[in-house]
Amino acid sequence: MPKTFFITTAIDYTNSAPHIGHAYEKVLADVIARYHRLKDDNVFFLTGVDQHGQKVQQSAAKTGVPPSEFVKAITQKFAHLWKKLDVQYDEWAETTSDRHKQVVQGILQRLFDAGQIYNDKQAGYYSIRQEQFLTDKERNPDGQFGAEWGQVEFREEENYYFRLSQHKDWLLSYLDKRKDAVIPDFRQTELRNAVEKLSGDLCISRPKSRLDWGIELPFDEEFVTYVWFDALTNYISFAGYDAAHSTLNSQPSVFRDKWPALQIIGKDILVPAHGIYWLIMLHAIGFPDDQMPQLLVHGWWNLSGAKMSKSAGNIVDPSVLIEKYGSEALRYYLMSDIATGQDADFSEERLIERYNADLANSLGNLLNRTLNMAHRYRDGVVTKAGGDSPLARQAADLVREYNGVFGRFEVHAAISRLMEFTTTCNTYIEMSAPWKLAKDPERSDALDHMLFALAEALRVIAVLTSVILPSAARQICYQLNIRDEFRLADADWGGLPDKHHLGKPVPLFPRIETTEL
RNA sequence: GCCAGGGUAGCUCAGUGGUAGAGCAGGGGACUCAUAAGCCCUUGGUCGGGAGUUCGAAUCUCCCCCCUGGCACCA
Repeated sequence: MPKTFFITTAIDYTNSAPHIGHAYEKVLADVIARYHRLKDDNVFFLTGVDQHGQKVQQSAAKTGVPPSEFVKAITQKFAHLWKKLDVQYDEWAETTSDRHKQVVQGILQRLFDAGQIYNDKQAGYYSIRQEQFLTDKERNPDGQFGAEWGQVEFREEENYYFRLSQHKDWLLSYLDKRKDAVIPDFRQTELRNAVEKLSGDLCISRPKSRLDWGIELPFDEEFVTYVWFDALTNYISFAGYDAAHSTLNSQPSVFRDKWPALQIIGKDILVPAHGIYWLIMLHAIGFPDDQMPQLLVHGWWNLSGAKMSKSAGNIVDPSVLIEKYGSEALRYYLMSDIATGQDADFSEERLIERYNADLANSLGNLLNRTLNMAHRYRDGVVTKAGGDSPLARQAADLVREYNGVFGRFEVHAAISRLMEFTTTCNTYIEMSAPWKLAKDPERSDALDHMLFALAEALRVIAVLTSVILPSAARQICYQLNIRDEFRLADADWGGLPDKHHLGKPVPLFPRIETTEL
């Protein structure tokens, strides 16, 4: 049985509504997942939501509903957005589900039995108003805690800790051994530097008196587990991992067939969450080095250079953009205007610019003018004539380069290759001047030859575009009057049958008119 | 303060030793199948600043400035 391509995204926190950064990550994962489906791989794409924790508990309390209801509403917003964006996942992770809870508790119990989790007391300053311990970061320059914290008292609290530092040397050696543990490579350097400075263990619990919206520790009912073992475990709990088996080999085949995963995360949660805590957790529960997940770290969309944040009031709501421009326009912009791993500036004007230039004027118009000419000159029937088309070679190059850049997750580069090919086709039309050929009966073959090649080129474009713009690709197929099932093998030149009858042209990407923004 | 990324044409970016590039925007042209789209040509940059290595530096070295992220310090 062939290995499954397993891809995950970070699970989103159900404390507030999704923004453009959430959408970017999921679309990126979706595009990579679709590329693997195109290659006929088995694909298991896991995404979901993180529903526990203090902020959820607080937000729920503020709106006067139980946490379970509060998260249900926000969860729906996320799920609804993914549907609108055509994000096609295979499994949906919700951390309040029973199967997840079982795995989390099973892992905690095993680590506790193995002495990897221990109980300890810690003392510090505690803000009663904010319900949290304060660190030195919260102090004012004069060393005092500001008035925003209300009454601050010295408190002692018992908690459970995971022996993180015990695995530091292992993590260093793992990172030295595996050069592509993290992509891009400069992120791996960043992680390596951070690990070297690692000291101390990881607090993994909260007493229920402070936080009860979480998963109870199996060995102490006075506590729930805090963040890490809850959220990070989703990557295996929803893939069929069984906590009762301590070695990977004894795991059920549903899990073994999938793992390890390619995990897509934002640069903000590489250090320490995924790069340190998660890798060490996996190591501690018995995952061998060659079964560690690969971390693909993406950058952020900034707004005029500034970080997007709720407090700055500059959140971009993806739902609004979808309503204004459509899902495909947003997908295209998010995939084309940022280099994987880098940051980019988000701009609605730029979205419109790229949509009009690439999709409407270049690709959409190529389809439209090709079909129009085929109907005008040949009643919609394209006929094989003459020898090889110059486009055939170009298309083969395109497919090769497309596969190359996708192997490196450079979706933006794949798009720019596609656009280059589209321009090649448009140039080819200008050079061949079919409107002149049509007036000369002696050059009838030349006209057939080029119309057929253009239709074939569009068929190839549809196949390759399908991972980025699934709906548009289907519409191209519909207009070409061919099957809208996509496989990479179909991107080879020569799939269009002789005497094929093309469908009617309908503008695929109507231009976005920019009277005023 | 430490680590990392970035500072290249109006905008978004590519380019890691050999005469400054792409897309978009701007300007001009020929055409007309097409979503007033497409195609061709073209304006435009002291490559953040300074010093150095070199026959030659956007590219290597050093210093400095600015932006971004992480970590630390600041009690």
